[in-house]
Amino acid sequence: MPPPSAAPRNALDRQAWIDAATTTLAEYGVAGVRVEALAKTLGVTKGSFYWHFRDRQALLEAVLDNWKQGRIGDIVKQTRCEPGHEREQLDHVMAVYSASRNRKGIRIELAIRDWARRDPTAATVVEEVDATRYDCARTLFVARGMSAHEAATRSVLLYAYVFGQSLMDCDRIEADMPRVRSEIFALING
Amino acid sequence: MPPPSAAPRNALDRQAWIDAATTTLAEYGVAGVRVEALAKTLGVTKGSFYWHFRDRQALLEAVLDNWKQGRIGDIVKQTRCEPGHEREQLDHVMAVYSASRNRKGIRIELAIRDWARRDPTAATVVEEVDATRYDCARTLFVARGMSAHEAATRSVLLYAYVFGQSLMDCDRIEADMPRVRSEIFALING
DNA sequence: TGCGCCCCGTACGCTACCGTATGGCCCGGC
DNA sequence: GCCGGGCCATACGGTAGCGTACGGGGCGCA
Repeated sequence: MPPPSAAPRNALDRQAWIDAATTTLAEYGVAGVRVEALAKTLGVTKGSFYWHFRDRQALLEAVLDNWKQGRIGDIVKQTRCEPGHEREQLDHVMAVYSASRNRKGIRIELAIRDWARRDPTAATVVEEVDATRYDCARTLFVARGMSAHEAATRSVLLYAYVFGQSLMDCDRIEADMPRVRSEIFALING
Repeated sequence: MPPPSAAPRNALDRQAWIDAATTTLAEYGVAGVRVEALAKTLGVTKGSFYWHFRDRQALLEAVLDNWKQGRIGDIVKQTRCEPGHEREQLDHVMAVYSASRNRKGIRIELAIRDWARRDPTAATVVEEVDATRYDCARTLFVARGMSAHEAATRSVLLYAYVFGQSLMDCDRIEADMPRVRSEIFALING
């Protein structure tokens, strides 16, 4: 039996809609997130959707908020490390965000960033996530003894590289990407 | 008077459709390129469109091909330089592709790359453009005396940075972007 | 057993597209 | 002057998606 009142099963199904919408978003972009199509994949009808959400926009806002919480929570976890291990932690961050693994995460990221180019709300969320990541990276560089300026420079380069690399199919234009990748890591990390 | 026969006015109007579609693509993505909406902005009706193009897909292919020719022509022009000026030419390339100026070009680029994530034809075109750019940059680095490996590494980093930076609103998370930018240029250029 | 509420199905009107059919205007050639 | 073709307008059928109205089944609870 779930806790007294609240919304136990309610909240669960709502999250199911958010998860399905996020998956569709990753694959087809925000324009591909359609109520009736989602209902079909979930095996229900629109009647269900419009009970859990006011309209399509409400779902999109929930997806956005869900993503924001997850990304911010993730980056602070990924950048927390013992003193003296900052450099390998930065390597770890770059590796995690690389397109090789975490394919779905990258696709969600790109879809939301494309969405943010047209939607101010999405743009604000992306900016908040970026700012948090930026702070986390700078902190690590500073902890390694770099100046605030150099830390800022390398942090911007780090994220720009990570996202830009996910925008290109690097393995198609360069055969030995593992080597290139590790050398780029070294360049960024200093 | 236009040359004997050929398609003078015909070709012009066809290009007008392509240009309008490209502008819409930059602003609303490929899903926003709709026949009837384009017709309205051009002050005509669908009747015109379906005379110039077989269907919507044909327009999209034309947009893609038009973009490909332009980008390939542009990069070989931008990377052609006198011996000894390779470094400043690379700086020039990075500056040109930076988001500050060339806003529309960047938006088109991002929209097409987003498109390419779901359309194999678009993906092939993007890959061809990337490969050409990659070659051009490597040639410049090699001309500066770098090894093939280092040239490859720095070329990948260069384009990944340029595109990634256009994905973020850097000026919102870092106040002194001009300084950061020039330091990043220095890091990439070696 | 009946009542009420959570959750969902069904049916409907509306709009925005795509693509087609068909007709008409204008303009150059004979 | 008339005629043919390039170029476009109009009208239509068809589909997909959004949001609403309404109804009904299941389940806890008296």
